[in-house]
Amino acid sequence: MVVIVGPTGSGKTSLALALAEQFSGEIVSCDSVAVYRGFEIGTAKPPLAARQRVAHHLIDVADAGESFTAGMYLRQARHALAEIAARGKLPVVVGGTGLYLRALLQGLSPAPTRVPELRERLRALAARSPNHLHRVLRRMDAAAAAAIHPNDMPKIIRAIEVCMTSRQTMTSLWKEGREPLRGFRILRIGVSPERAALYARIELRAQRMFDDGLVSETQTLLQAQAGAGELPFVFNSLGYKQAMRVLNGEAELSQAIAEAQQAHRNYAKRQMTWFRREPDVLWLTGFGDDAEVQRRAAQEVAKA
RNA sequence: GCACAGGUGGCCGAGCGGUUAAUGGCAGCAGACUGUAAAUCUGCCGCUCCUUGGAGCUACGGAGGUUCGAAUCCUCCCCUGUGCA
Repeated sequence: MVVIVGPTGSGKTSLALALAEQFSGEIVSCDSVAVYRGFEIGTAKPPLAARQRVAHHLIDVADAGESFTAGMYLRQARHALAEIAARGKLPVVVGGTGLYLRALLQGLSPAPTRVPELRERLRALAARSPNHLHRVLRRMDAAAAAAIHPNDMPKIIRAIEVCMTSRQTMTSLWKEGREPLRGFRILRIGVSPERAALYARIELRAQRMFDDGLVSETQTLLQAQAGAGELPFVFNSLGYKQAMRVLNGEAELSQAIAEAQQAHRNYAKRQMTWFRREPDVLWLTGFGDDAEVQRRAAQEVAKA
């Protein structure tokens, strides 16, 4: 199988498509927002035509109302990989979401999924006394507390949640190890455009999302959620968050666009940090739609 | 032209005689991250040099001045915004 990583806007999608077509492959998306139906423009999902030419997996597999998790991704993606392999096709995993990719390749420890009500209570506590939770965690699982910064509330809450619901420490659960993906030879290709060019491309792309109707897409998605209680977290995603500000009258369109551009750039930066430490990645300089990058990638796939 | 309000490090913005290379925030760079991860968090962030710790240089529109000491006070000048003409 082939795994393509890289920051947003680096052209991963078009490289994946090119490889899949050339080598009779199927694409497994690794994107924590593209799993949701209806989130089209802001996620830059591959166009329908492309999805008809080449089979895509892990896109449109959840509704906004049901929150997707890394564990669900792991199971569903592995299932998809097995099926693709059984068909004798080449799996092409295209990843933007580092955590999901790591979960897929290395597995997750056997920890429980999240418990929203518990989190709600913990968050309320945290709001009252910010340092309290970290101290609580230190008592429950000193090793985990040492590894998590006192300001990193989501991770502290998760660690406490794991301890409380599994009746074991997160540290001991981790020691049980994870189950890495087996049965595939993995070729990792990293798409790495020059920084300034990437940022320029990201800004154009974010602008275009708004030109293409991101705000109205968001409005439609929001309407589908009307009366369903708390807004699903996906709406905090890049672009959708800013589009909502326009809908709520909190920001001018131009301001929202600028904010979205900024957020995308920041995100790309974080992705690069994440993927840089991914082992055994063959990094190709340039965009995924560059002919040269595609040629070199194809060459590697052919070799493998 | 007069009257106010201002001009601070890439940007926004605090400071309003010494403890100030100058609080914050943003951007930038580097990093962490096992079920919200497009989330969250950390470090660095004027320049140069040496080993931690320091040393030197440059800096708060410009030019002068007051003071042991000024981003902070005074004078003149330049620029910006607002109001009145």
